Amino acid sequence: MPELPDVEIAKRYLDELLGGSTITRAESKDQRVLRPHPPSALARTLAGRTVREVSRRGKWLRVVLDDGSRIFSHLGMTGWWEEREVDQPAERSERARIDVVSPEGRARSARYLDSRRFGRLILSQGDIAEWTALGPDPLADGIDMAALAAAFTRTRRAVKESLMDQSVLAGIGNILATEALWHAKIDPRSPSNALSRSDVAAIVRGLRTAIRRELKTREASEPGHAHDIFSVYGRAGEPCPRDGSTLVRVVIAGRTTAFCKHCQVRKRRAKPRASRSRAASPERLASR
DNA sequence: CTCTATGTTTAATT
DNA sequence: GAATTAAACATAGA
Repeated sequence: MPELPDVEIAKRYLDELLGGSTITRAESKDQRVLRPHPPSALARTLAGRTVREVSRRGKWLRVVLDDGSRIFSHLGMTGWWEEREVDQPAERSERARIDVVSPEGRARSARYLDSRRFGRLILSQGDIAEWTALGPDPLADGIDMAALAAAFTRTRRAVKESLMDQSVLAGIGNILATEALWHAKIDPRSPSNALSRSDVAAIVRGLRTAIRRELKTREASEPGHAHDIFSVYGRAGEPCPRDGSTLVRVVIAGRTTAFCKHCQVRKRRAKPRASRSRAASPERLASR
């Protein structure tokens, strides 16, 4: 269930569950989720440590321990953390568990569930490259319009692809990018470097709207069990909620995208020069 | 059986 | 080299 709002909910949930407590037991039998570490590394490094802080950047979760070491958790496509009774046996999708005891003596058990195992857990003494390379987080850092516009200027790839680039903005996935561009009334295939300042402003507003909306639906339900109502994501073939014309489906950067050809305008680069023709031509790469 | 899926990385192709 | 595409990963559900 992973995109920024989901991971934010997971962060709050994990913080409430683990924050300030001491790890009494940790284990995993899964070779894949803990790569590159052997499953035994979990128990070896975590037992006895106290959880100092749980934080999030983009789609990554970070649990900082009292000795400064960290557990990084990426939920992949189907990952989730959920509390279980300490004595409850592992279910089919459980890939790891971390048991703790609070300062008041309350014992609890956090289970990492992930049927597809695209998610991963990484143990490290310090921050890892996957974390430090992330761009600004829309919730924690806000969205810097000038910086976003500058990032768009540097590439002609589709604007939707730029939005999903975790080094441009951390936490935007296929759902948020699709929804935000619909709010902004911009065709997701538009070249990034064709967008004007006001287009970027519209996208920033669209992102805020989409993030806020998804966060709200999640806050109103049990962690990990929200029922989303999207405007256009997954709705190709259905009518556009804004103008009723049929939403179409295209693939951008390998990801399914739904949008309205009628109200989402395709931006184009300004025409190089007037007609003329023949010779000329090899450039238009003026932008470097 | 077929197709699709909220993510990321890596190989292949243009 | 840069940019674009496809495949791979593993599993569940329609």
